[in-house]
Amino acid sequence: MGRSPCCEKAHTNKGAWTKEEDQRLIRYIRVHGEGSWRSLPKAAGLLRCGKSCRLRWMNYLRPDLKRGNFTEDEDELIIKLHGLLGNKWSLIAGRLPGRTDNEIKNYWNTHIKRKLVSRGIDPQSHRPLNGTAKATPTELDFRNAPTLPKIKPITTATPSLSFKYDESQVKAKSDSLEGGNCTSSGMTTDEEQPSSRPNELNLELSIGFSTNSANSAESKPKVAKLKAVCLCWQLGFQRSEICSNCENTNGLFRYCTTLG
DNA sequence: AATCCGTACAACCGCAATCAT
DNA sequence: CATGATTGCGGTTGTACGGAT
Repeated sequence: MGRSPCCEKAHTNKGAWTKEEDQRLIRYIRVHGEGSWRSLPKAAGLLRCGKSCRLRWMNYLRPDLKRGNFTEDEDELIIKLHGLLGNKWSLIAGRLPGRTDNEIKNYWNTHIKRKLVSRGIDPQSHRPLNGTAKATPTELDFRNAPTLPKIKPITTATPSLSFKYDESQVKAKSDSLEGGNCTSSGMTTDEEQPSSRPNELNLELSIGFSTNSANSAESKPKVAKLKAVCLCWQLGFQRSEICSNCENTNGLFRYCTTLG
C-alpha cells in the first residue's frame, strides 16, 4: 500500500513544455486564477500532471518573473541569505522579487558555490575552507533552526520577525548592534562577537504579519520585536543599495521590528 | 565534421506540511 | 482528533547547448 500517485501517469505528457501547452496554461490561469492544481490540467485541456503545471507556471510563465542574469547585489544577497537560512530556497526567493526558488537553487549550484570556493569559503558552512580566508559570517543564523515558518514570498503586508528570547541576552545583542560594534558591512564577525552567535541565544524564530507591531509586542511581552533593524541592513546592505526598497510601500525587504 | 565534456537550467520525484472533512 | 487530499519544497535528473579537442 503505497501513496496514491499525484496524477494519472499513463495519460500525461512529460518533459519539455510546448508553446501550445504554455499558451493553454496561461490562458486558463488568466481566466480562473492560480490554484486547484490537481484539477487544473483537465479543466485547461492539458495532458500534464497538476504538479507539473504549477511548476511551469511558478518557475517560467508567471508574468512577474524577472528574466536575465543575476546582478552583483543579488549575488551578495543570496549568499548572505543562504548564510542565514541554509538551503531554504523558497524563503530566499521571497526576498528576491521576480526570482524563483528553482532559479536561485540552480544559480547557487552552478555559480555561487564556485564563487565562494574561489574566495576560500565553504558554501555550506560559510566558513573559511582552510582557515586562512576571511569569511563573512552572518549576524543571525537560522540554518539549524528546528523549524522555519512558511511565508508567502511576496506580500504588501509588513511581516515581522519575532523571537522567544532571554531578555539579558537580547539586551546585550541590542547594545552590540547600537554600540558601534558592527563592521563596515553592518555585520559582526565571529572574531568580534564570539559569544553572540545566535545558536547560543536559543532563539525561536517566528514570522508574522501585524499592522501594529508595537501593540502586539505589548500583548505578547516575551516576544521581542526588532523594529528598525531591517533585514537588508542586517545583511550588510546600505540604504543607497538594496535597502532603498525599504522605503517603498511594497517593502519586500522591510522585515523591520523593534527590540522590545 | 564528429565527439567529448562541462555548464546551465527546466523538469521530475519523493516527502513533509498544510488543509479540508 | 484522525484521516485523506492537496500543495509546496528541496534534491536530483535529463537534456540542450557551446567550447575544446
